[in-house]
Amino acid sequence: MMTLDPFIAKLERHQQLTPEERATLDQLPTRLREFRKHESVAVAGESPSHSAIVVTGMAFRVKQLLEGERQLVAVHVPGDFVDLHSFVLHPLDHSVITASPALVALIPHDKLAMILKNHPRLTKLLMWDMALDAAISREWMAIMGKREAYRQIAHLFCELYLRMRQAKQLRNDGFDFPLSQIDVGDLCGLSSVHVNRSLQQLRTDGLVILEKGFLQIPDLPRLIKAAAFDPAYLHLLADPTEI
Amino acid sequence: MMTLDPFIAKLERHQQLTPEERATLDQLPTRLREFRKHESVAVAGESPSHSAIVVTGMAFRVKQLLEGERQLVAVHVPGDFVDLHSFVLHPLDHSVITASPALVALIPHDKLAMILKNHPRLTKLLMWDMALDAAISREWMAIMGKREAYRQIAHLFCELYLRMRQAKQLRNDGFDFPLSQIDVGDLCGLSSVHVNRSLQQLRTDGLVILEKGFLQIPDLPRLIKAAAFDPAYLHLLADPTEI
DNA sequence: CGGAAAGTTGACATTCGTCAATTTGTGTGG
DNA sequence: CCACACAAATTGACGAATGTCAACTTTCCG
Repeated sequence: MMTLDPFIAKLERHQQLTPEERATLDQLPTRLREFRKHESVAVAGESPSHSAIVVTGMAFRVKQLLEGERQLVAVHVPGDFVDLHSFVLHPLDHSVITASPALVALIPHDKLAMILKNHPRLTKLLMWDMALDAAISREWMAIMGKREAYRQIAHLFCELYLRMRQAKQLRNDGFDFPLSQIDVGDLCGLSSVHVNRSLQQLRTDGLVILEKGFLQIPDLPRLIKAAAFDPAYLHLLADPTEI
Repeated sequence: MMTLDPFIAKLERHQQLTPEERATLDQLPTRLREFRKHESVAVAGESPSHSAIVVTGMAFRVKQLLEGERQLVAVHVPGDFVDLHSFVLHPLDHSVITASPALVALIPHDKLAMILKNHPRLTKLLMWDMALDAAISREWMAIMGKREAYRQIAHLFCELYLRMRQAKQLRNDGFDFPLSQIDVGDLCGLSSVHVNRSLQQLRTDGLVILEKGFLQIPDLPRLIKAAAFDPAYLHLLADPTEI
């Protein structure tokens, strides 16, 4: 089964797996499901009995505030465990929506319980994945609090570029970017009008090329510098500026 | 040993422990350490071999951005596992600093590894604690993105009040509040001047009484309403408005 | 081809940050 | 107990960042 490969590869970059551990993951009985753009993978308030891993496409997590405002609290790329926390935390505090057509693997929670019971090293890897997810949230919090729109958006592009590269989703110097300017605004806590203007500035400065849902970064080191982006929190292994 | 009691009580509110599980936690060999105000419990960039649980006092987590800005990404009250993630994610992406004089229990990572190996149910509780921490981060992200200063600060007070109550740290209708207005600003992504003005408005509106490091909330339901605060994300059991 | 969604633009209002000065509070040494 | 130093809180004036509203244009998709 190939579907969990991007996820397993991500774990394996962090820690070598034994053949038996690898087999355990490979044989996780998963249901593979296809979603159209903007379909719900999980719904806030519910307590699903499975967690989802993105196989292809993108997804985000949406928090709905009391007065109806929509805030995106995460974006996910292939290989990401979108809602591992739903295994332990009920009910869900947010929904998961596809950002593009997507293929998603659903892992039954009782299989995760089996891992907890029998595979302490895999369990630790699951905790690592949760911790990494939380580290990304913290970085976003810091960026939202301290940086103006221009650099905040630049930061988002840097992060997504590196995560998509790790997920082997790059073509040329770019990747499919299904988010609308409204989405980017909801991610960064900005209005779509302001996103539009900041984006134009990023284009004018030659830092990004974004057209027809495809994002290119002609000079990553320059964008990283403009964003004051520090990739440490992503816990990637290689030098982030190298191709 | 009494020191882990607030933490164990927090877990037990979520799931009943067997006597044996309780004993395992009770007997965790922990080093208890006293910190003065604004001392470092853990330092960004390092890979500590233990994780910290707050026993008394408050602590926060501080993220330092590339250009020197300081953003607080969490506040912790007694019973909180401040850096459980340092067990799996190295190096630390942020520091932990006491917000007041504090007593902190340090749990060696190899004891956590022992739990992962032998106690799947306790392991799941640790994951629950991590997931709750992440849920709080997400709520903050949403509030930072969508709410103006006044309600953002009101939201912070609601959250802290409920968490302090759960930690049995209330006296009268309030609790010790060691954060300066600068701290609140660094927490919410605001300048201290603006915090000052918003705070004055909250006082004028009769929603909070904050003096000499003690915070009182005379009418919690009214503050909750003003903040548009939805306590679901804290996963408390009781009705949040009841005393 | 038509309609809806996304992107773009301009004008204007609001929130919030910065700077600088002042006041208040707090802890320490004498 | 007082004097001083230093941190925190407060205030006013001003400017920068961002939101809102409303129109218009372009793109996308059936």
